[in-house]
Amino acid sequence: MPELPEVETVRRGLAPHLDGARIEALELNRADLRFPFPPDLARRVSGRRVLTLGRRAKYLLIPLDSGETLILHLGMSGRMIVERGDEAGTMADFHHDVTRLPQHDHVIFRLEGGTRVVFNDPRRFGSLDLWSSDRLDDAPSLATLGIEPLGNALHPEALAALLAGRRTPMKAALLDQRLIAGLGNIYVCEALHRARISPTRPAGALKRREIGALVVAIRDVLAEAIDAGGSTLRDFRHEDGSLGYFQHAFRVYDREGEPCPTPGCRGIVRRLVQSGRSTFHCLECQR
DNA sequence: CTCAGCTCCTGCGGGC
DNA sequence: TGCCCGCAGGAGCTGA
Repeated sequence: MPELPEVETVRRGLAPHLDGARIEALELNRADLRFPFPPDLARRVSGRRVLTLGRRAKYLLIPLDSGETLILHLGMSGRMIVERGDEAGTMADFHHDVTRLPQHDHVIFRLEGGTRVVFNDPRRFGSLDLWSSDRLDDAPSLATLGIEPLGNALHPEALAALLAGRRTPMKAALLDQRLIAGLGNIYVCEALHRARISPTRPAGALKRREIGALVVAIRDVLAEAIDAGGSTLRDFRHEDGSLGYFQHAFRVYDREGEPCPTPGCRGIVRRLVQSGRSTFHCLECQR
């Protein structure tokens, strides 16, 4: 479920609680999520202190003072919930979070001071791995990732090289984490709409100026989503201590049948299925 | 190498 | 109201 902006929002929300904190115990309520947990995971994490939270694409990175880093993926339905203990040792109120079922609390970080950070994931498409911090790029989940869409690595020349010669539709190319790492179904739809590029266009057929527009669109849509996430984060923390999703004004995603929001465009947002997944786009202004 | 299709799992909303 | 079906924001694997 979460794409790069949501993971970044989770990172920012967790950092005040986890940066520098000592993990008294890592509690595992099962032996696996999408993959088996690494050997002796609880023992290798318990008692360690967290350095500074990081992120790579859709992965949350939790470096420890042991020289190893936790690599956490939220999958489709994963969430991180902060439960702060008060002076009396009770948990913070989180009953507003009606859909959270305790049987999906798979991993619990028990921190010094009584705070608990809970990794809840109903569909269990998430993952948790532990890898040597100085060889993090070799971790199986990170080794094949492409460039970060925020920052300097994404520029028109780089994207042109990635797309050159590919006949796959643009929708699939942007979803491919080996090219650009961090986009998911929503932001691919949104970025292509902003850049006015059809999701069915063969990737290698894009013109230079279209690639330039796409770079801008990707950066803008991700940055705006992160900003929106940051603004809702404060509410989340004060309300119920949970972190995770936020409302974002999508222009085309899940808006089938609505008027195209592009200024001056008379089109209607359409839905099509590409490699089994919904694409939302406008036939009029996306070419 | 590239690419399409299948698969893991649970929850929820729409339609009847 | 209740039941069934389809669909969901990810991504690794298989096989052509």
